[in-house]
Amino acid sequence: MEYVAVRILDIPYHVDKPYAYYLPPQTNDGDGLGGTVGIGSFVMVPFGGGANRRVMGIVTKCMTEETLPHDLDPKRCKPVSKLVSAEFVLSDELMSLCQFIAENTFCTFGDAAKTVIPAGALKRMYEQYEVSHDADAERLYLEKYAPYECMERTVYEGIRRAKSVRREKLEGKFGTGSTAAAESMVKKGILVRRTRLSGSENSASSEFIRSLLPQEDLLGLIENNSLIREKYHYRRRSEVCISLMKRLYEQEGDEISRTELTGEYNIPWKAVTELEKSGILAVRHQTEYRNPYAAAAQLAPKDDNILSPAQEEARRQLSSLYETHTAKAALLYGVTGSGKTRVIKAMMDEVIADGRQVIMLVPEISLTPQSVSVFCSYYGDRVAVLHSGLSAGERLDVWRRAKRGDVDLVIGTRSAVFAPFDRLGMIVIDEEQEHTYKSDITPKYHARDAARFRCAKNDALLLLASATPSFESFYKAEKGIYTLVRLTERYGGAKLPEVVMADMHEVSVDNSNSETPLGPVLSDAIRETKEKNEQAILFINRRGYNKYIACLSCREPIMCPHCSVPMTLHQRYRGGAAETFEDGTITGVLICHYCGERVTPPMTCPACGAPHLHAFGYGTERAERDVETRFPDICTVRMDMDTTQGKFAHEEILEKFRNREADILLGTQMVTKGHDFPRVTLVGVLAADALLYQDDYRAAEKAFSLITQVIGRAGRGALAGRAIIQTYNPQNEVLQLAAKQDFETFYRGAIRMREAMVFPPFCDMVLISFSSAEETEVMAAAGKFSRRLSALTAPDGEFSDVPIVVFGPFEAQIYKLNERYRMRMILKCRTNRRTRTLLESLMREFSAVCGNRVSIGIDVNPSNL
DNA sequence: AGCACGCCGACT
DNA sequence: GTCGGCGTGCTC
Repeated sequence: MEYVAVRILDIPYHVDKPYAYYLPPQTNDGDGLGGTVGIGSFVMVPFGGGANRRVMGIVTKCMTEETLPHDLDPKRCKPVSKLVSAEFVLSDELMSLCQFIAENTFCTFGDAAKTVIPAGALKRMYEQYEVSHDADAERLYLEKYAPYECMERTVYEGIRRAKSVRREKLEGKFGTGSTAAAESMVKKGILVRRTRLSGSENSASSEFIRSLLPQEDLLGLIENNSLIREKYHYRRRSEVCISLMKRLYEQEGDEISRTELTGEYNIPWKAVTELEKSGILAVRHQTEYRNPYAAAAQLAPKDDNILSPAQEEARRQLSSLYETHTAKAALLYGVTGSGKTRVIKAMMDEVIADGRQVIMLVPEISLTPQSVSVFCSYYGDRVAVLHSGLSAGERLDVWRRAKRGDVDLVIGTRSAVFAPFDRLGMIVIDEEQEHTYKSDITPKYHARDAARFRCAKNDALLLLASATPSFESFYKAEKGIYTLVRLTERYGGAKLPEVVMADMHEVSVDNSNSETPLGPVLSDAIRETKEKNEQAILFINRRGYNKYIACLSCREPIMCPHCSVPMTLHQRYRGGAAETFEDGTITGVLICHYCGERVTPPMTCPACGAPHLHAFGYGTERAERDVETRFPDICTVRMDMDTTQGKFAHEEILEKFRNREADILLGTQMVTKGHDFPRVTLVGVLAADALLYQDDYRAAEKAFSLITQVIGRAGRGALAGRAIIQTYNPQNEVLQLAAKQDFETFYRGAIRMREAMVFPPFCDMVLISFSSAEETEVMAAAGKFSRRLSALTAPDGEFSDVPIVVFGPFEAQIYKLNERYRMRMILKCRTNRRTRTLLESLMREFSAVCGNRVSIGIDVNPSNL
């Protein structure tokens, strides 16, 4: 008999361990597992007490009776039920990566596996009811329910007629209470509940349905008008078809998704195909979305492929590392505009020519379409791009192509680090300091760590690139752990922009008593730029109209009802609100930037009742309006979270700016990264101080990075650029150094502070978070954890050897978020094996003890504290 | 007795 | 996570 060890995908942390199952011997009737089960296979297995309960797991080990754990009686093993997919199997290397992620981020193996495999590779599980053909069960039904008019009878007869009914369809088919009735019959054995795998490899949610008929004709069909029926040769009028048509009528020509239709409205897909055949509606498949890179692939490569001497020297250094064919890491540090991309491309050529494959990570793909398109145009169909706009099916195709070896290069965001290459030769991380490489959902891994792990396993080169590297990476480079490769000049003789500090002290506040977004220096510069027919980028690190609304009497800002944060006033949200402040009235809509709650601004202060509410601060919306009113002839495009909701909104905005339909690109962080617009000669940082004074030990590092990057957007072409930084602290050292793009001086000063205060890279920060809907319970859990931790690390404790500094527990900065109270602890430590063991045992203990009332999480070196 | 609800412990 | 088992407490 063959046995396998299985890790369950959805399982709480404290129960997560390998479970042993046996492989049922192959039978001849073909109804076996559906393929060969091996390490890395996803399987369905019975789990827990429920009679027909099946869960998904992944095989981590193959065993014989002799190699089974000694404390396990082989007779207790249950059989593997089914192989989930013969195609989507994790390689040994990716399996060990899952183990690495699970150990280092304190998640279950299953959580790691679900992240490594593309969502959608695994067929979905669903539950369905069938009638039991057991004679006793049938007799029981006939006695107990059949004679009476009751929900049980309706449900039973319905299920018997349909053979099987999905659990989620029950209420829709038989009305409220039917699930309860079915469950009670399952308990009595009259019905059976089975877990099944959906047949199709997930095409769900990738279809959209749209009416092809004029509204009045659709109405005619719904009302069974015979003339209209004849016009469309439409005969049959089943109930489901009519409800589908009613739904389409309500859409008024707009699309409706398959999930919405079949899920929320309970309309069977059969009805859709029927009406599609009659030409009444059209089905659009998600794969028909235009590919923004398709056009780029048509363009001839604009690069001449000749490197400058400085670039060639950098390439040579990297190449000599690569040629060792052992695991190496390099930090390519080059000022903005120095042509890092060219050096990267030259290295890709070398690795690919060597018969190996390359992964390139970018912070957020929609922000850098043009730099991605450079690679697409050069490598054609040997490159695959992974971005958030892809449907589940398209992601699977990328996975398949990579696995088969049909592509040499995968470019994508964080999760692209899991591309299933077998001959991985290099992983590039562009803008390596970006916080988007750190996952903020479980598993809270850092793509840089995953990349280092994979490079080590594959004897590959890890290439980190940035103009403003993270302190962690630059420190490693200084210590010689990474090889530091410098590019110190702008490519093609372009000059770094001239930077002006505009002191905002000299600017009076406007008559509405709010700070004005545009000072005179920046206003004059905008005017000049427009006159020279050049373009400008304006950066403000806050979206919305005003910052918040507060009462002038009691000073209380209006807070989100669910989260303890002030709400932000938005002026134009999905075309909803008016333009101006009237007498005492604030128009617009208040939005919580954490949970999305929207409320209309009240007339009087909710806290004290005074009618003295006032809007303070400003964000992108207010700045945009300020520019528009001051310069009616200047066209502005705004790019922030609110204007980039649509799938290709980023591209459309950037395209508009590139085509010079707009003079100013104004927005949040999104405008600072990676763009290369030759006509941009002016960059404005509207509120630099807001960047500097954040409650984070990396505030200066982040501010330096953002300001350096946004300044770097100016003067990239033949025209000289300049930048204007509006601040109340023109002498601030961070601003001064960012203005000079002098990363190394900034680093040397700041790293000494880090060392003195003991912050990363001189330690690791571990954030322990507790949350609960009950305030008292979250307090109790955090207190208990804290006491347990100090007992374990006390001189007489089991972990007295682990050096650790504990802060807290204290309330999280946003104490209440989405109706949950949050407490935190911060540990300064070194995440070695010993520390991990300590944290792991605490995590196990508390995830068991806290149960589902309090949830606990560990985040190692979180991207924001 | 019959059952709803909540808590606990087990899951190979 | 999800289930069954068991106790409590309520109602017919």
